[in-house]
Amino acid sequence: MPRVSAEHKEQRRQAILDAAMAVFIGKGYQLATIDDISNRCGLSVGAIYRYFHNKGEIMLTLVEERLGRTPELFARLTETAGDPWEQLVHCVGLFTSALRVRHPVTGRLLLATLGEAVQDGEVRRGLQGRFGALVSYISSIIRDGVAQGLFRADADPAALATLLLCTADGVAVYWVIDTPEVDLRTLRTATLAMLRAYLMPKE
Amino acid sequence: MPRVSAEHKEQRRQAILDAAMAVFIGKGYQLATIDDISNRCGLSVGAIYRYFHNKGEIMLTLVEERLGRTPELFARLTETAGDPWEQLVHCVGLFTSALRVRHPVTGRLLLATLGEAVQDGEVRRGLQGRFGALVSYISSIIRDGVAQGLFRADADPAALATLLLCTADGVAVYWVIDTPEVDLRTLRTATLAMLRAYLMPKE
Amino acid sequence: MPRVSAEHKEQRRQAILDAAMAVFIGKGYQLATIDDISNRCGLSVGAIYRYFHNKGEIMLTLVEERLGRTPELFARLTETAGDPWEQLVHCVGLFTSALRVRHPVTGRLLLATLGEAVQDGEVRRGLQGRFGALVSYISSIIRDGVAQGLFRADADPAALATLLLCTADGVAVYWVIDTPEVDLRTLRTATLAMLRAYLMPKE
Amino acid sequence: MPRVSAEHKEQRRQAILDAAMAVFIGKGYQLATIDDISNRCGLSVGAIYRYFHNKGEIMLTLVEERLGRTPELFARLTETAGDPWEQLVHCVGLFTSALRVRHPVTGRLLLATLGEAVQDGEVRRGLQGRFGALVSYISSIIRDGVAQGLFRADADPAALATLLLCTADGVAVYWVIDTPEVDLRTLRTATLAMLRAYLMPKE
DNA sequence: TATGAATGAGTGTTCATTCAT
DNA sequence: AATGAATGAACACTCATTCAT
Repeated sequence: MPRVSAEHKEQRRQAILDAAMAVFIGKGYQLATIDDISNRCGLSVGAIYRYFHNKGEIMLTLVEERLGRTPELFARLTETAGDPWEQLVHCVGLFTSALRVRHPVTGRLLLATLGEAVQDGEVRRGLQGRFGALVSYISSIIRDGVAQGLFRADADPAALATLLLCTADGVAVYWVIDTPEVDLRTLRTATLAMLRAYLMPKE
Repeated sequence: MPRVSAEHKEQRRQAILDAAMAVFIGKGYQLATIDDISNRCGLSVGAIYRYFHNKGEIMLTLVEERLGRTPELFARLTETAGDPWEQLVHCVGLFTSALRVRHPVTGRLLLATLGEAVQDGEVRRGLQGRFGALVSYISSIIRDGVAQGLFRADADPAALATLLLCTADGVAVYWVIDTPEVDLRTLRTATLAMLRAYLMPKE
Repeated sequence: MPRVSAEHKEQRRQAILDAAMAVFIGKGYQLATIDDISNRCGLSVGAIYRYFHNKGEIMLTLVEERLGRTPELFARLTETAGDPWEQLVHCVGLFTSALRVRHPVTGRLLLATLGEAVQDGEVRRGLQGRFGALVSYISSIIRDGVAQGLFRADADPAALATLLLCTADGVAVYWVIDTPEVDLRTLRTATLAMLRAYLMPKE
Repeated sequence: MPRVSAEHKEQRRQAILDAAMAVFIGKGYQLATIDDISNRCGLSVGAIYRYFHNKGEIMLTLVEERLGRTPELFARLTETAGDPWEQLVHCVGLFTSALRVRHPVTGRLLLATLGEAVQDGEVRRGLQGRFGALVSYISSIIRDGVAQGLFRADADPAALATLLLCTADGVAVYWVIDTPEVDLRTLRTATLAMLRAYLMPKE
């Protein structure tokens, strides 16, 4: 018989993750202290350790639960779209403007995380998993388009999907550090123009 | 004997930067210690502080002198190529295989640096400068192509250049963390195919 | 229903003491946590604090109720023996083999406790009381033997008893830390041989 | 070319060990903090870590360098004595009064250490080594006595030596915690009386 | 100029104890 | 009475930086 309801515990857990995300984004994982997180979420230091075994686990959980769920989110948000091309357009839209409007911190978390991925195998695997799942989803869209004769027959779905994601996250990374050349709207237009020119040349 | 001394000093400075780069790449900036750098370059801790005022300055110098000089390097290596398209092909080649063969660590340094850029304004400005210079260089190639009637007239050189660089560094970042989908050769081919389809549709 | 409740309480109290003893023996008093004890006895942390005011009190209770009762136990187990010499033999037997067979953990508890006795006056007094009571009991056996003309007339009962106990606990301590030279059977034989040679020289 | 002489370093090391010994004796190993040691020896916390990798290593060094050298010290101090019996007398004297006059803290360190030996294998091995070396030395004295026909022929040198040491440290332990019955002079007399009665019964 | 010993503030983590439920 | 979540002070250990030699 838990004295505290399971929902309550989950709320606390999410509060810690929210606080940690904010702090990691603000100063990076290494510079963030448990005290920072504690102050931000209002729980004591000790309480945080009842929810996560150590600092690394907090980061890892963020990678898995926040970044890692992007692929599902993606699929849910784009499957309503019409033909493969419209789905692709929708995806690119999510990458640029929409994703940042709905989840404006994810881009920053991605960057804070990428830096750790070099040293931390688990974080790395978490990011690779996310990447792989997104590639797989977008590949399938392209494959559909090819199968339907909508896209050029010699297109390599996996390579295109990978390229698209690298572009998306490359844009995200430079956008996060306020690079003046990086204007999301312009880049979305350019990306779509190139995709269309390649995939649907006749049109 | 100022001459010998000055050369000597510069050698030492470069030795420190080399060591720091290796260490930053290996464990990230925050986890790297001055002791690590000292051990690697053979100079004492105190000596390092005669060349750089603090740890941050070492990082910043790396950003400026190593990453920051990429644009010049780029220009030098590609201006020998023929028409704009060939220059573009050359650039993409440098981004993917060639850059990593000649300067295999730059990609990793970029990632180690990006993470710090969020918090550190100077590092951020360093990276922005590098990005801007590269964009500017590649823009000019595209602009030449348009002017020569080789590329489509309505191409937006700046947007395309920005996109290309975001893609390049996005690829670099995921390549650095060993993402299995990221194969440099395949991605280079796909990038060029899309560029060509967009810029030179008739062909 | 005070009767049932009181029994129940005492059962719980003993369960806590059992658990604490096991834990203290396993990792020492300082390293043992209330959580360890809680896990082992199945009571919650909070419940333990309803039986004992703090961690120190648990230790102290163990010293008083478990170690401190050794003298009574001793008296009960040896008074059935025959003449003083046989009683002494019985005592030495209890010190070495028998004590460890019947109460194998007491030796370890003694050691876990001795370390704390230096800093904690109450624990110290508990151990001193136990020691004094045992000395007093064994002294009386020797005194009887002297009075009966069985043991040499000039024997100092208190000194011999003290010495015997120091030996016994010295052996216990080194036995507890697995000292290879310490073989209980051999040492018992040697102890008895010396005692006999001293107390009953003619024989 | 060390900036600081080797002797100076060794002095500092010994200062840390002195301070640690005092602190460990005063509050036990677990309760002693690095800050305590730092305050007592006047070196900063960080400096201590240049001489010892961690707290445990300080303890272990004490066991090895202070307690562990007891056997050599013993041999040196007693080999000048005459026949085996006189050497034994000398040893017992060292165990009781003399040892405590010359090295009054060793007994307390022994106790502080014994408690840790249960959990810490290295400390345990250190103490076992000390014990074994002392047993070996005293055994050899007894063996000599037997060989010279001075001691009874059926004496078991190893068992007697082990017993003697257990007694000695048992006495030390109870003396350290101020047990009122434990008077070193009286116990020494009693020990020698028993030894003589056993080893040299004719006399 | 170079060295590396010393400093000491700062960090992740633990755990005895409390108290709302 | 019992629970176990929460508290927060305390501690081992690290590391950027300084400075005597």
